[in-house]
This record gives sequence, structure tokens and C-alpha cells, in this order.
Amino acid sequence: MINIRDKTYILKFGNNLKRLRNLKDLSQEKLAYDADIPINQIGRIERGEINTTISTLNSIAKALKIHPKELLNF
Amino acid sequence: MINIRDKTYILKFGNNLKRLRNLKDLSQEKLAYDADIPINQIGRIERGEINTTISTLNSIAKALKIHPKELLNF
DNA sequence: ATCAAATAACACATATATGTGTTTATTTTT
DNA sequence: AAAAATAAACACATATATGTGTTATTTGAT
Repeated sequence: MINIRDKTYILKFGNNLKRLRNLKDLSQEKLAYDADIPINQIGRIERGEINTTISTLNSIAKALKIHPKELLNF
Repeated sequence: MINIRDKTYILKFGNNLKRLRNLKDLSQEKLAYDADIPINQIGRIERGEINTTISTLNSIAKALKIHPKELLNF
């Protein structure tokens, strides 16, 4: 069961992803396509609704052309 | 469904965790206790059996007293 | 104000991470 | 070599991420 600290963390993660995606001027749709992930998944992650996995993190980082650790840089 | 690239990534992640845990001279048991995670979970992650979540990554990083991104530094 | 693009918000099935417990194997210490 | 400590290997239930599809809302441009 996800606790308040986890919720805070995944929310921050989502915000950071949104920030980086906008920096690269990509739509959720384009990012989803490039990362081969459903667009809804991107939205759920950005909104902090889900606690995504490291492999998804890695796929997103590849699509953003950044190192995975950048996504944790907040 | 997890593909070969994901498998490779989660295996590398596990190896890196094991490396960092040994650097800090912690047993799986102690790390599990500090991170408030079942010991079996630590083992499964280190062996690359599971594709863990960012909140678990965060808990482990806290217990190791490192920044979460260090766990992706490989 | 209208239209189009982008994002959010639903629902639902399936795969898998988590959590717990127990047993076996390996590694380290004495 | 024996004992102790550590890690691996099982099984199983539950929670949740993923994947897919559809509809509604919001945002930005004209």
C-alpha cells in the first residue's frame, strides 16, 4: 500500500518529467510514441497517479534523449 | 510484457544496487530493515528478477544514504 | 466564439511488483 | 569441519502498473 511519502515522491517525479518533456518541446503523444508507451501512461505518470517502474523510466529517458538519472534529478 | 532490453536494464540496476550496498557494508537484511522493505524484495531486485518502482528505489536510496539517482548511475 | 490539438478522465483486462512466510543453499567465521 | 550468517529459492495472496479503448475537458490558435 502506497503511503504519503511515496505519493509525494511520485508526484515530484511526474512534475519533473513534465518539466523535461516541455523543455524538449514534446507532446505527450510524441513522447509516448517515441518511448513505445501508451499515451495514457505518460499522463498518469505526469499527474503522479502511478508509481512507475525503472524500465518505463528508462524508456522515457531514451525517448527524451537524456540519462535516466536526470528523471530523478529533483 | 517485459522485453529483453528491460531485462538487461533491471539486471544492471540490480548489480549496481548490490555494488552500492556492499560499498556501504550492509547486509540485505539490514538494508531491508532500514528501507522498510521485505528482505526477499531486496534479493529479487539485486538478482534482476523484478522491475522495481521509483518509490522502492527512493526508499532504498534513503536507507543507503545516497541520492536516488546514484542507483541509476551505471 | 469556434476549431483543433493536447491533455485528462473514465473503464476494464492482464501482467507483475509487493508483502509474507518457509525452506534450501551458499558464504563466512570460528 | 561445524556453526552461524547471509543470500537464494520456493509458494501464495493482494495491490497496482501496464496496455487498450473511449469520452470529456482544457488549452491555444485563428
